Formats: sequence, C-alpha cells, structure tokens
Amino acid sequence: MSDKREHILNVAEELFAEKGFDGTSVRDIAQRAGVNLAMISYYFGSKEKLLESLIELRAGYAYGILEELNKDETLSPWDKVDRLVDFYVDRIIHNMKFHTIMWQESSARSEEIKARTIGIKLRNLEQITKIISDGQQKKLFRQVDIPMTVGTIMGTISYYTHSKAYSCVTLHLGEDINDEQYHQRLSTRLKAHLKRLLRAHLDIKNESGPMTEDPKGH
Amino acid sequence: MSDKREHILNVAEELFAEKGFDGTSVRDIAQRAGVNLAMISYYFGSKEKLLESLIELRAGYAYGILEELNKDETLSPWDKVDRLVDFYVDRIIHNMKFHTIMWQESSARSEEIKARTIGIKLRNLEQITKIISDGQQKKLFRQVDIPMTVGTIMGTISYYTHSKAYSCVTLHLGEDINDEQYHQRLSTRLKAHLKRLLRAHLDIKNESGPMTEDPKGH
DNA sequence: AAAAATCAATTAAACGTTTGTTTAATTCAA
DNA sequence: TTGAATTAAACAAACGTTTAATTGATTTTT
Repeated sequence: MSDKREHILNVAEELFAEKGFDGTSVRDIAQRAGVNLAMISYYFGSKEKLLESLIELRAGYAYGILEELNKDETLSPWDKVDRLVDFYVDRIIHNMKFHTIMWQESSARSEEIKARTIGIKLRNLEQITKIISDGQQKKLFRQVDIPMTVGTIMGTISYYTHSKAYSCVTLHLGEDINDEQYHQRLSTRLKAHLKRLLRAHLDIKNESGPMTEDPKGH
Repeated sequence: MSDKREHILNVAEELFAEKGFDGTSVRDIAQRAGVNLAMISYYFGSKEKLLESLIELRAGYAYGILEELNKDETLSPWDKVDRLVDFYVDRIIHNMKFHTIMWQESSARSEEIKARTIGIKLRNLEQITKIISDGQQKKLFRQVDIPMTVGTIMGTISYYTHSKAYSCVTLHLGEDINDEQYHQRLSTRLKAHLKRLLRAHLDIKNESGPMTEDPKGH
C-alpha cells in the first residue's frame, strides 16, 4: 500500500475517533492529511469505503496470537486467563482510536459494517470460550456464564478506554497527562483489576455463593 | 411541558440512538414526529439544544433512589450490592435508547455535553463507592479497586445493551425477538451474572488470590 | 354580545453553508 | 508518449436555521 494511502487512513482513524464518522467531513480528512480533497475518492471511492478500508487494515491482524495461546499445552487455564487479559488490555489500549470507532459505529452504520464488527466480536467470544470451558473441564473453573464473562472483560476495558476525561478524574491522573503515561497507568490498573476479578469469579473453590452474612443467598 | 414538545424529544431520542446525533437530521426528526421543520427551532432553539433538553429530561430522575438505598440502615452491604445491580440493569435496559446516546456522544460532542455526561458518571461512582467502602469497613468486602469495579458493572451492562444483534446471537435468542422479551431475558441474565461475579469478587473470604494450581500468583 | 386586538402556534419558503462526489485540466515520472 | 497522480473548480443534494405570512384561540374593547 502506498505511503499516502496509509497516511490518509491514519488521519481518518484519528478524526473518526475524535468526532465520529458522521461528524467528520471528507474535507477535514483531506486538510489534516495534507492531500487534495479529490484524492480520497480517488484512493477509496467514497467516505464509507474509506471506513471499510480502515476496518480491513486494522481488524485482521491479531487472531493468530489468540489461537496460538489456545493451542499451547504447557500453559494452565489460569495462565491462559492472565495472558488473555494482558493481550486484550494491550491490544485495545494500543489501538484505542480504532476501538473507539468500532464501538461507536457498531450500532449505527451500514449493514456491511455492522456485520463486520459483530463478526469480530464473535471470533473473540469463540477463542475466550475455549479457554474458559477448558478450565471448567479440568475442574479448575466454576460453571460461570461464559458469554457474560466475556462481556465483563471487554466491557470493563471499553468503559475505561472510552473517555479519557472520566478516566483521568477517577484514577486521579492529571487531566493533561501525556498519552503514553496515561496508557501505561490505565493498562496496569486494568490488568490488575481484571486478573483479580477473574480469579475470584472463576475459581472453583469459590463455588456455591460465598456469603459472609447470609450464606444461603437472598 | 407541552405534549408536542415531549413527543419531539421521544422521537429524537429514538433517532439519535438509531443513527447517532450527527447521522440524524432535523428534517428526519420533524418528519417522524409529524411536525413542521421549523417547530424544532421554535421549541428548542437548535439541534444541539434539543439534545441538551433530552439529557435534562432523562438524566435527573433517579438519584434519589440511590441515595435512599445508601441511607437504609436495615440493609446489609450484600443486600445493597444486589439491589444496586437490579437498579442499574433495570434502569439502563429500560432507558436503553437514551443510554446508547449518552455512550455514543460522551466522547464526541460539545464540551457542555461532555461535562454533563461525566458529571452523571461521577455521581454514580460516588454512590457506589459509598456502598462498597461501607462493606469494606464492616470487614465483609475485600480491598478491591472500587472505580474499576464500578467500570466492570457499568461496562458489562453497556456491552450487552449496545448491540441487540450481537446479544441475540450470543444469548441464543431469535434475531426477531420482540423488544419486551429481549429486555426481560437480557435483564435476568445480566443480573444473575453480575450478582454472582460481585459476590466472588467482593467477599473477604476470597482474600489473598485463591489459585487452585498456583496459590502464590504468577 | 359583537367586534377588535393580541399573541402564541404553525406553516411554506427561502437562506447561506457544508456535504460527498465528479469533472476536466494539468503535472510528472516512466 | 503513455498513463497514473494530482489539482482547482464545479456539482447537486442535504444540512441547520431564519423569515415572513397565516392560523386560531383567547383577551380586551366597544
């Protein structure tokens, strides 16, 4: 792919994440990319196809890693869960802009793009399901609700990568912290929380609803 | 408030949730609401102020409930967590369209609206923090990361209320299930999962990272 | 009680911008 | 000399908003 084409895609990603797809004009993209307006139609055909090209570029790059992780027989299910958390937190934080776009657009855009984003989500679900159900078969994990657990992992990360302003206030970071530091701190905090959460949630030793006051539940 | 004004707000909420704020034109709203185009400027001043009116209408209706829950001395922290989950799941699912808008627009829109949505989130955080830290003081809950735990609750719900198509596939509901049944099933499943998750996550008896294979952690 | 005045509600039409896209001419390296 | 890359200009359509005229019920005046 030509340098210029890729540069346009990077700029578009930035703007879509900032202002949304509909909130970004083709002229915005052309101006920030420093190219002529007509070049965008020339390269991509249309604004919508530009977004599809961006999804194409970003989406299909990391599934090999998850599959490898799944096949690795030397790792225990607990190890795999920890690596899974590391993987998703790093992945989403590193591609925060793209992830913001996917999240924003999955509910609004064309059927073509909707189907793509759901497909991506389903592949994620599939891989994580394998890991958890493996741990269940080995009597290490409880019979938790797997799709909901996946929603918890992805939802927690998304909740905190969605709004830097909110994150900075609640995590007591300065509002004008630089992006690298912000990513680093958020990443550490998310990973620690999710690993601790999942250990408690999955561990078969915590079976039958441990209640300090009211052991039979409510 | 006049019937017509409220009707326009309902229609706008519907469209904003479907197509986003920027993806919805004032003419779209006027047409679906069956009113003249100029009435929207007449009632609200502008499209942006219409959104602010919508936030005004929907946002400030439920904080009394949370504060009451917090003050109730007869409930144990465990009871409060359960009620909290019921409350948020019901609230978000019942106002799914509005919540979708808040989520979409919090990262993109004007400073005015951004500040509003962050303010709402912070008030939520404040109330939940009280409940959890109360449980911690009473030695029932672990010293979990409270803001992250709040992110888990809200993020999990948001993840599943954001895309009906994805929810229907993963939860094995028919794609053309009616909205009421869809809400009911999703609600039940989310509540059960979150309560179970939080019991394991918060219970002080699960302290010190329970690991079946590797008790010292990784 | 009838007529006149008042004012909010409603309308069709038009406003000036901005939108995504296309055209037709030009540049520039192969 | 060929053909892709690049440009400025123009396109029609859609955008949010405003205008000026009209309706219709309520209030005031005669």
